[in-house]
Amino acid sequence: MVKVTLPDGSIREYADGSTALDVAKSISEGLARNVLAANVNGEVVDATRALPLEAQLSLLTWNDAEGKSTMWHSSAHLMAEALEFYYPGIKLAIGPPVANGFYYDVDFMDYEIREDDLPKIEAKMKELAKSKLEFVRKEVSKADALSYFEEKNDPYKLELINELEDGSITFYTQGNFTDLCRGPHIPNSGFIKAVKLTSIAGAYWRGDENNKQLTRIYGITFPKQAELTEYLEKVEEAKKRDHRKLGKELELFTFSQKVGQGLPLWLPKGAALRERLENFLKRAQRKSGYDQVISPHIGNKELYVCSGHYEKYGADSFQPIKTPDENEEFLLKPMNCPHHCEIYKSKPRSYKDLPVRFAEFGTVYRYEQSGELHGLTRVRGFTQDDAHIFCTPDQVKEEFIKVIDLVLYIFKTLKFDQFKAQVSLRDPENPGKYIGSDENWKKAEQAILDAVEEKDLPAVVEYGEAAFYGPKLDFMVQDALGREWQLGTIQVDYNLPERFELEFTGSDNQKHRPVMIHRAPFGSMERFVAVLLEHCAGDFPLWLTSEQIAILPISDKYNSYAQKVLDLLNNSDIRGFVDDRSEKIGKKIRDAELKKIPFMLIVGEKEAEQQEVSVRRRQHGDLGAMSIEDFAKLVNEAVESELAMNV
RNA sequence: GCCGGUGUAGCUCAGUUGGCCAGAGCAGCUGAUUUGUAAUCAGCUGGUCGGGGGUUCGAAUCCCUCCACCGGCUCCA
Repeated sequence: MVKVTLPDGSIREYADGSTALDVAKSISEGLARNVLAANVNGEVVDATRALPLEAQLSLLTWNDAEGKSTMWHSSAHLMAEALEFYYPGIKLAIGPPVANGFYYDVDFMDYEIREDDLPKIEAKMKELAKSKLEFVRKEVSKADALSYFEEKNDPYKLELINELEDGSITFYTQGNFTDLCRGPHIPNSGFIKAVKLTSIAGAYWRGDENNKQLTRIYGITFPKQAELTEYLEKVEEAKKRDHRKLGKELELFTFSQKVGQGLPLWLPKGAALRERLENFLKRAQRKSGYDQVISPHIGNKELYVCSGHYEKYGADSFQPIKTPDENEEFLLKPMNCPHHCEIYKSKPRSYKDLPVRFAEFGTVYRYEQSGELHGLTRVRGFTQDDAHIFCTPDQVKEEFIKVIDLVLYIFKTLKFDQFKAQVSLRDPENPGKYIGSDENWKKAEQAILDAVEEKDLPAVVEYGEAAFYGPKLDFMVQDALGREWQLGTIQVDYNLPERFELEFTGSDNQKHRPVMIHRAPFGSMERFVAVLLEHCAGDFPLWLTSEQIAILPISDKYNSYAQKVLDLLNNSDIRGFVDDRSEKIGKKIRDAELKKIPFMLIVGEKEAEQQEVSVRRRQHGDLGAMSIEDFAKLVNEAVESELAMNV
């Protein structure tokens, strides 16, 4: 008998050889129709596989992430079958599920495939799906596996098989298609009701640009047509939030081919926004004991030779500029830290001075490959909200906590409630590739883990992701299209203090080496503004937005009253403008709404007489008339509560 | 950098068997209108069709090349 424990704790018994599907059927036919895969004793497997004698079982459906990915994995196989139908002889590489669908990397040999070809492949997939092909699992010996793909002459599969252990190799077959695959798969292709192949792109075999470039086809499938429609609508909606589109519409930034690729130009409204963000952070940093410093945009090449950056990145960077007479070489600043190290060295430091915290909105220039540039999120010239903390190894934890507080304050103020933190630690397998003493590493890694725990951050720990010079903590958020971007970062560094021979005098009157912490809560102003723009869909918080109010006179007769209202509100630190065009009020309101201005003040005969304003809140409508003082108070209180430092 | 796609007015886009002066809406300008909570009307300006080269009697349209942008890959101090 097979003893099955279900997620609710109930235990049921079944005949030997029963499958998860049999269990589902015994519960309800409806459930059985929806089971895509099963989690058996912690492992996701085919719902059609015989259960072990003791099974902790949960049935996976479309509502489970593993259910979705199983179906998408099967969809990749289905696509491969459709592709082989149209392009016999193609070589298949890998076809995994991803966050939103699946892809297959294919070597199309001499075939040409274009986006226009995708619909016919979709159609074939739907046709195959309809015939409810079963996905049949088969264990094969390594020799048989090799001979199968030798016959098929597929070098990619052969390479993969060669790396596998004999005895652990499985094939899956559906219809006329057999693939090397660990599985699991859905019971049959009939679950796939809606298919959309979304894009076609190049991808290197095993992600290595020295390897052959394959053709990657991305797709997504759903169990219902309606869900596909909904998904496509969501994608459309996300495109409307794209920061590149909003940035243009709201006149925040632009690019010019003449100025150069990846070099953003901040327009007045964007610059004002950015300045406000900078002041916001500066104010918070002042409270946390940072000192502002300023360093130039170029630095002697020797500075970066000393820091080690030149050796590591010099060849792939903007090349040095030279002085005309002495041929002295200077680099565009790719990092602020070497400069800050020299600032640290400007005078002797005592343990009593530590921690020392130098902050700078430092603009840096890095050569990014042209294909990598992307709106404001990936550029060649950008401004880091950088700071370097020089402290003793014992102070690392406290400093981490303080920086985390700062990051959380920023996230809270700007309503980023969906973020994740990643702790990057040493690769325990390979301790030799890191600089710094083992003792200090242990201390710092523990400090970060403690800080994360203390602050209750949603964090994942990644071993081997640390930089060679120290462990780090990164903050990640997603953009409107689900792409993940790193924002803030906090990194421990043992390397630069060593290279720059930084010192402080301890209480023992001996020289000691400080630890350096790099940190940038926004990451870069460019990327942060981009992600923020998408996050709030252009509806910035009141404190941040460039134009808080639009004063809309009913007719030209009230322009002078409108101007007077603006002057009064300006005196109360409220920003805005008078729309004095001879347009009808409906038009002025529409335009202000489209410009995403939070408050519209309508002024006409009544208001001028009463010395009032009629307030209209964007997307809410008419709030009625109030005195100018009351409105100023309303705005200022709203701003204050948005900025409250109560983390 | 690599693969694929795209490039027509400030913006969004039409213009494909190569053929008269390259079009529309919005924006802008001028004038009329003086307006009460999401588009008042009329007229006008504006483009060497991304740049360069070629094929042709003739190119926005076909070919080559360069550039930029978009989707990925690789990379990211």
